[in-house]
Amino acid sequence: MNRTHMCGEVTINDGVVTLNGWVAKNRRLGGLIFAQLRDRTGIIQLVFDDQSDKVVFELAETLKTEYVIEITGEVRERSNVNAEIKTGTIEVFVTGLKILSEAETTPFYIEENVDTNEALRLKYRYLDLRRPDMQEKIIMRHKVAKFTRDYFDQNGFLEIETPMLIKSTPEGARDYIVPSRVHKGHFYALPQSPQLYKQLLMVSGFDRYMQIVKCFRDEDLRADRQPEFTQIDLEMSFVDIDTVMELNEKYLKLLFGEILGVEVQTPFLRLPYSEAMDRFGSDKPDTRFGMEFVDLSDVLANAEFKVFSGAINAGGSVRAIVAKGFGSQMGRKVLDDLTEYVKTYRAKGMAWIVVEEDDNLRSQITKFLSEDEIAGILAKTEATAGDAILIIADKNEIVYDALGSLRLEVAKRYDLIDKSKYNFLWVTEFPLLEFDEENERYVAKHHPFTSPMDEDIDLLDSAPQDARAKAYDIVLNGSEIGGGSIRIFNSELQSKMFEVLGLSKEEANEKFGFLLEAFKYGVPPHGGMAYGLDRLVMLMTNSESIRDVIAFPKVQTAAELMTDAPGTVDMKQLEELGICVNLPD
RNA sequence: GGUCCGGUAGUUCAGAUGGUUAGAAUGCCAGCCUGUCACGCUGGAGGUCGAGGGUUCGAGCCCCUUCCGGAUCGCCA
Repeated sequence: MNRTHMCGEVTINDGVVTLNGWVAKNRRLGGLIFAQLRDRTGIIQLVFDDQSDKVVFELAETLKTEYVIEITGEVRERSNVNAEIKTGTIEVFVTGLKILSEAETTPFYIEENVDTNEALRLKYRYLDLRRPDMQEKIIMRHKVAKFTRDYFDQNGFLEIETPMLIKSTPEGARDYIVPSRVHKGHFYALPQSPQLYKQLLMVSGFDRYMQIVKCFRDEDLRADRQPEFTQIDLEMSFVDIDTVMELNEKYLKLLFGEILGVEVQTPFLRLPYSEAMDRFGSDKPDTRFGMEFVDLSDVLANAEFKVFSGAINAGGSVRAIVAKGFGSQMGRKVLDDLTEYVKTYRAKGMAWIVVEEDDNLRSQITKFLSEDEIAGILAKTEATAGDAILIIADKNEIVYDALGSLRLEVAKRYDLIDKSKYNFLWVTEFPLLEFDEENERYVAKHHPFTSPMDEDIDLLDSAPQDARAKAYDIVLNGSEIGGGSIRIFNSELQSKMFEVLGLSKEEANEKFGFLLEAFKYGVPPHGGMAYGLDRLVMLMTNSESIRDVIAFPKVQTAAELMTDAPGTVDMKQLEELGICVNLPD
């Protein structure tokens, strides 16, 4: 017999059906057995009755959970409905049973939302993936990928594969490197992104490219970061920023509508980088709640209190957020905790002023401030009875980082985030360059092929740090889900960019000669972007960890617990590669 | 590289101040049970307390080392 239906799709009108699946439950009531059969579409109840067929019943008595079976039987109405499952109004009265595979007791329950130690889940990932909630996530990931391919196909994009074994270009993240057997002592790198290849595809005239592609970065992992991850990679010719944004806004609107049934409003807010930093201290602000920054620098520039005036005079600032109405909940313990919290972001401390219900001020710093300064702070922050003002003074970079993180922490503690919201926004006008203190040179904030804004090109000579880029990130609920830029398509400007980055002509040629060469033969203006597919699906499935939307993820040490990768290799393999391993003690 | 949290039956956890034979729930095994659906009832088995060392009359608990997992800072063009 061949399977006629999937378990979750059987209906009362189906008559006699043949099903395959895993035994999820087996309840014996004397001469009657109720079992549940599970496949990826759902669960259906099976009934075995010893009055009906003794042979089938005796075989059913031997069933244990996770046995793989085939059954044939008649669908019928149930006398008692189970509202928990979608086939809860029907059951299959089994007349034929075949045990296809037995199963030992599993190391953990194959059930939804089981709170099992993650290391164990990952060791037996194939069982973890048998759980319905994990299957739902993996299935949604498939739907997102399918929708994405269809959408971009319909908009004239071609999916083109780019190589996995490429030349290492040690800009940005650390490369995974792969030794070459044929060229001993030479190495490929796994791509951090197909950046240069997709630009070259534009030179070739493919016009619109997309690829759902694995990328690799040998950096430390996080809850939302894996060393091996998947990008939705896009590139388009003859476009400006607006075209890229509009096409992607439409994509996200349709995607979220189709997959989640969420109505997304377009166009999205466009927030220049400088404004994002000024208001939220972040280039990926979560706008589902307020608590925006208040700059107190002009009020406190001349304060006797050196912590404030010192920071301001050194070119930094004093900024605050106001926890509206939470003053009474912020006792010394909470404030000390929050102070410890901001210290992890290199802030030296946190000042606070709580406006009590009777308008008295509770604070560790007001005694160092003049009445005018205190009045100024209250006026600027618009704090009233019951509010708490939290203040950080430091270099701007640290103020943004610490206060921005504090804003999120306070929102989390007091549950200020509306989880039903999907706030998309673009962050635009990123700085083109960042100064790398360690190597005392400018590095590209995005990558070295990002075009400066037209009006800022002259700044490359006079004030490179002020030049803004035609770069943009797409942010959802405080997470960066993608980013991109309009690229440089003029080899003179590209050479200029390399120069600013401190790359000599020779170095530039050695590393990117093929690109500069290609640009000599007719290059269209082009730009694009890339989404982190894993992170996107993580947000769409409400997952706490990126590992939950990757079938076989790696743990914090970049190991894979099921196969125990990475492992050692034979001496013979190393010899063939001309590699000698020198382990540290 | 740093900081913090965790590791006790198959699983999820409890185990104040160090003190007899380390418990619970669930799962598992056996028996009973004809409308269960977290089925129920009776009985049973199940432990290198992550590992190694130390302190102590005595360590799951204290100390040191180490392994594993997680969160996070740095890092992630």
